[in-house]
Amino acid sequence: MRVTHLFTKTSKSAPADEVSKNAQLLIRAGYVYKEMAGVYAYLPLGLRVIENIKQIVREEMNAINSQELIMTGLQRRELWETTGRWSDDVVDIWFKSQLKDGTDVGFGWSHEEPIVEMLKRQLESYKDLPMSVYQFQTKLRNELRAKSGIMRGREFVMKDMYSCAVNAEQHEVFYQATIEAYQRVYERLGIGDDTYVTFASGGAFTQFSHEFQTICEAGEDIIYLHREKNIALNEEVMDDANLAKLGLKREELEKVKTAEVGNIFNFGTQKSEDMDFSFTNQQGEKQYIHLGSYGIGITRVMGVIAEKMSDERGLVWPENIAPFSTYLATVGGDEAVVTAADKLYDELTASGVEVLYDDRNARPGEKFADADLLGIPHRVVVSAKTLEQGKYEHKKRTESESSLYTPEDLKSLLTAGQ
RNA sequence: CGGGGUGUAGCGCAGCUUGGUAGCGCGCUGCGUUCGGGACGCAGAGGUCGUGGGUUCAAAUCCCGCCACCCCGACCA
Repeated sequence: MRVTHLFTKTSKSAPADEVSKNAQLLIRAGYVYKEMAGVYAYLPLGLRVIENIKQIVREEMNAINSQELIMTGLQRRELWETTGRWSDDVVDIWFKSQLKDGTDVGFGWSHEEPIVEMLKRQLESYKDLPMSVYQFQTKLRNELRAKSGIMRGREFVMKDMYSCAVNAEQHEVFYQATIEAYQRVYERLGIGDDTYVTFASGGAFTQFSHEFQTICEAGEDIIYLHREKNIALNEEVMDDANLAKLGLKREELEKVKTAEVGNIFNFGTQKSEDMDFSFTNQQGEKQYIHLGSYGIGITRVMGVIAEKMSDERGLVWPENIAPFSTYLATVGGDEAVVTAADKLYDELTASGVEVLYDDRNARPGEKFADADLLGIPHRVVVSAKTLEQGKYEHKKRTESESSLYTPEDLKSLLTAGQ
């Protein structure tokens, strides 16, 4: 992609009403556009980040044999009435509307009930189990107050996954596999070291649920962390009884602010019973399905990474999710420089390097400032100075010193991670 | 939903107290000089001052309603 073809522009200042760091940086760099409070559009650069995050999640969910699908945004009232969750007194974040004929419909804030209803038509026998499905969906939630930029919006992208099992034991196998898959996801997203599996309130079926909490100043949760044992408790379940159960001492725990980047629930058979979701077992008897639900907030993860991985110059994307791996900039407008940079752009692109090529007739300072603000991991400069030596300059976003490389060495450097 | 705050050019702001021709910086357009960390000169374009009403000879400015946005709190299965 050439910068002259990219329609978004960078800005030196952020809108005054954006206070959160993630929104300020993402808006200044042209990744997102704010439509209204808590509702953000993802522009070309932002979309590339979203897609990169989704792809990592997709690969890991596929690896544990979950199957991707996509449900609908409009949902039926009757489905939610079977579990008592159509009521605004029970779920206070519904967006609701009506069809022309007066039929009530809801806009999906979750897809648990519709997924179960759909699966009822597909799963009949113990031979069909275990199984799991997932999707990336835009969730609509009528939050009383949006805040923290893209970390808590009224419209956001979530990966939600559901598992079905014949019994608790079978459920547990998938549940554990998911915990490990999630850990690989956060590792690959570059926040593995700061993300902790956290015991949280579990609901009716289990003592605890598990949340994935990432240390982040802009987060909304407080957890108590035991780094050596790699155990954490959400503040909401922090009491002496639970500490004893987990074999922890209060004084060994560190209190940290975190953002919830994922959660997993065991539903037991409650929802299956409510919705009559059953299978026939080996004895020919009807049995209720054990359900699990597993979420990762895709856009929230992007916000958390923007918050954590940034400095005074701008964003600092991990290579795995950066919209482009390399920012190629010309310095000076000599024909030789432009010719060489064009050629390098073509060659790198041909060998699979995702290059954002700053071909503008702009001063160097502006190009460097943009490369930093956008947070592209590698920066390559072509100038008369570098060409004299038959080399190109390379610098990582995280480093302050640049080095010169021959075209061959540069190419192998930039293709190394592929 | 309770409390607080803010709406003036694409963005950041001044002007409002004390009513009297709407300003500055960035960005944008043209020309020229520049060119390794957001250059400079000259010439331009761009705003029914969030919105509706009221007071007044006259409202960005005073009064009332509404809308939007931000922050704190509550909420977040």
